[in-house]
Amino acid sequence: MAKANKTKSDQNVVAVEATQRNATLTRSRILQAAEAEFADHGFDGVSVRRIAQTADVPVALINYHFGGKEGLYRAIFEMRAPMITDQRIAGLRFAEMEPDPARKVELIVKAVLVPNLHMRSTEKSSSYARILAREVSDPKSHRRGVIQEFFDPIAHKVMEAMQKAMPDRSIEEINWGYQAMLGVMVYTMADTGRISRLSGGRCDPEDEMATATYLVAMMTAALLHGRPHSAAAQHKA
Amino acid sequence: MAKANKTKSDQNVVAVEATQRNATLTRSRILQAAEAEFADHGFDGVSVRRIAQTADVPVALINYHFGGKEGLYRAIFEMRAPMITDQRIAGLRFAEMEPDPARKVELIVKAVLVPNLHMRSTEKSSSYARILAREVSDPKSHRRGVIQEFFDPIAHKVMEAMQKAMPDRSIEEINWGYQAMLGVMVYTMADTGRISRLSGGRCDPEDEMATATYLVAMMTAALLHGRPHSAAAQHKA
DNA sequence: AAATTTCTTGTCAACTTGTTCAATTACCGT
DNA sequence: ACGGTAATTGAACAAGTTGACAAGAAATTT
Repeated sequence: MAKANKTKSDQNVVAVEATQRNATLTRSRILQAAEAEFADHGFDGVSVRRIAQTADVPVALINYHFGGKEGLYRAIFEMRAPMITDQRIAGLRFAEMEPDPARKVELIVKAVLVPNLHMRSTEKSSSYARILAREVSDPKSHRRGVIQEFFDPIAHKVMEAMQKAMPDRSIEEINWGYQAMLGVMVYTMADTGRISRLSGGRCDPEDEMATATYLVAMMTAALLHGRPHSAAAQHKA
Repeated sequence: MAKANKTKSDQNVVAVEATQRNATLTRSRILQAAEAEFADHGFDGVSVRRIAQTADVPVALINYHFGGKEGLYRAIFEMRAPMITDQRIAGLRFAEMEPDPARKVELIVKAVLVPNLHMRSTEKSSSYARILAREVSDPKSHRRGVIQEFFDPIAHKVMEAMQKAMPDRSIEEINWGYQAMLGVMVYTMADTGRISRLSGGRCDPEDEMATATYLVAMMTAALLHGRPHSAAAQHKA
């Protein structure tokens, strides 16, 4: 009877939850399928129909939930971007507390690289890493603004931290340093076998720990000791 | 009469040359249009029709000359790849003659980066730089093999030179070092405005000299001083 | 001059593309 | 329980895609 009494309110509640769960469940199933397909074939390389087929839903649902192909594309970023942004901010906070300048730079480099490298090696979100790499190196007019909207803020935060850790660096040096970090990271994330092929299997981006070790070491050295000759001379004076 | 006498042979010759010139002229006009379109929109983002329209030729000509969309795509690489490969080889030869190890490494870095950066800033071939950057970070199944076929050999040559210049480095260090160089280069080549935007206009990839200066300095430092801690310790021992 | 090869062109049918529509179902609050 | 809202569905749409063809033009060979 208690059950019966609860019927009115509780049944409604669970019903709401059930529907919403169903709605958001199909929604997330579409997102998951889209993420994988976009990562493998690029924005123009995959059709909405194919995504629908992979997600096992009718085509029309995609337009209903996301308002078109591009809306779906953006939704992926809206879902995933906070994940890595938050990790970077946490890493920067950690670096801020380090007194030794050299170690501080190394921690900043880690704050930038590690979250993404980790994401790549994680099974579930590896496709997002590739989709991100693609987008960075392929800013088509239509979706221009995705990177800017979601990742420019954190980029400025990182460069601010770099400037603080190395006060004698020029704005140009800081910026090129950041670009270098990002380039190495993106290239590694986007890799689909060449690194392993060229190295005869000795280097594997999936090996998160080893990859991070080598890349962090190199980029830290690049930032600490990679000054153009004129700037170095200026520094000596 | 001399003219008339020559008619049979010479007229034929010039006629052949004229036709061939016309043929290769339209052929190169198609290639040029395709290069630009592919660079701007990616392989899947552009239709043969659009390329034909840009080149101002009938669609069927593309199929006739290149045997399809993918053939056209590959033809671009077949035309351009030797250009940069030769430059790199020349750079490596130059580095080989440098006795000072540190300077030798710097010359190797230059041999890798400068040809591509120069190509990017050149008006006519800037689109090829972007198309190349795209292909590196987007090895789709269909055209898989383009990078491997055209650029793996020179990659091995570069790493061989690196190994010679820094004999105490492990294979892993050499490989990751090369990947880092390439990543920075590709990312810079593929850029369509973010670097300039983030730096408030202070950094511009089109400024070949400045870009090369900063990137070469950083990557040289990365190779020379960017050893993982364990390797560095091993080195000290 | 006729035959042949090379090059060029307009057009075609089969097929995808992203999106929209009207109808159907499931679920909510009252 | 019943109207109303949200979610889902299959079908249809218009626009655009591809590769191929046969026929024409130009040039070379016989």
